Amino acid sequence: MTDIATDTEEIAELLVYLGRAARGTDAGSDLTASQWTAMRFFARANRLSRTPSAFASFHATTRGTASQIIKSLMQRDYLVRHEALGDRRSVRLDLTSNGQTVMRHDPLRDLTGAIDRLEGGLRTALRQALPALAGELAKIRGTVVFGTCGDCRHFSGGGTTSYCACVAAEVAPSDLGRLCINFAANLDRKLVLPGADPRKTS
Amino acid sequence: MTDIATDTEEIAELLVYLGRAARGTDAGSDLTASQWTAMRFFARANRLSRTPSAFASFHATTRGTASQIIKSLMQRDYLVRHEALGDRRSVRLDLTSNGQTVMRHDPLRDLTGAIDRLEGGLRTALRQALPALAGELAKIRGTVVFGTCGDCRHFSGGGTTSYCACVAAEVAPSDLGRLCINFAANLDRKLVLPGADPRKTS
DNA sequence: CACACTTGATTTCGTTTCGATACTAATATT
DNA sequence: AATATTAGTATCGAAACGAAATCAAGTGTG
Repeated sequence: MTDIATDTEEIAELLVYLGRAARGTDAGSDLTASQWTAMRFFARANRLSRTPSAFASFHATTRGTASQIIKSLMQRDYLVRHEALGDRRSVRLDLTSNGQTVMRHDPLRDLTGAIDRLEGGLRTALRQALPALAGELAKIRGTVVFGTCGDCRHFSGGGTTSYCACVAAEVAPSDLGRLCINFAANLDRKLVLPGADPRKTS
Repeated sequence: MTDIATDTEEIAELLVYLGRAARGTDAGSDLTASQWTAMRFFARANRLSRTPSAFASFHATTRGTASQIIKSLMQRDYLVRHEALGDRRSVRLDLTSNGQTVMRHDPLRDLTGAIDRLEGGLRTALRQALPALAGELAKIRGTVVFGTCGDCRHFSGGGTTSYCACVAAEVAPSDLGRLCINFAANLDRKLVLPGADPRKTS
């Protein structure tokens, strides 16, 4: 009875297929797949994580390659480089207004549209299953995993306060839902999903 | 108010991230990511679909690039080329015994392992949601979607017979669970999953 | 039948990505 | 102060990519 194994393989291959098909360049858009991935990352990462190294981890590539991709995006005036605050080696990348404009044609919107059209329960299941898979994979591979404050162990946020124990400071509201390189999965809370009933988990 | 949109984006980006992280080369394996994808495709596609063009569709690239990847795998003696039966232009690729051996080190196994460790309901949901997303995306992009006989409209299989209306012939047992380029989603049946309600199709 | 059109596969070109390596500069560690 | 580590960049060769051209074989239309 190899049914489960085959089923699992099918899921895995669909994940790879979807990821590739959706990230893609297609449709004569002026950016490559990797460049789109970079733009998405710098649009969604918080202030501390918008660095070349963090993007290299996220994109599962080397810092050298990450540097090249970033350079090409700076030449197009989609990203600007700022010096980071504490560390004079470090660098922070922000989207320019041109960059924000081009994000409106992100080919990933095809996929987000399809996800929105999914039956609600399935979307909730995805919201649960995919971070779990990402965490497992990162554990096996020994790589970093990214996540947002809401799922993070360092974060304690009530109604009005938003405190991050990792940087020992308040989290700016604009950084709240953003990707963080210091993310650490909160195992206790991982079944609580936004939109679901806050008391009962399941 | 933008919760759903942000949630959706998170799902979409996780899909891209997972696909990229899992397909990957890493760990000094002797094949590149694209080469692994090709090997997986030719290992899982049925007899009619193991062609360069079909792989190009599956990999969302051009036939030219597909040809190059295939050539490199033939040079390594992982694939062999056979002439197809009906069409003398066409070509069929099969895994060599070397190719079958190397598949045992497929880096995708990290992901399949993680999927197996998922809670059962989540895995079932993935098995439902991902084909739906692939179909939606293919519809939007105007591309082909791949699937297996069990989900295909052309297929009518009872206990002992397995008939494909597309090629107007019996389906060989060895081709039953394999990827097919002539796949057409069976919309009526798409919610019936193995392990779920065994109403009509078993 | 002749002709245009399509399809399957391959090759070539220039660009981009990639992993690996080497390098500078700033920070940590000892 | 000496050493190690980290952030970022540059460079190299190999691979992948999209685009275009080519060739052979099949399909259509008149």
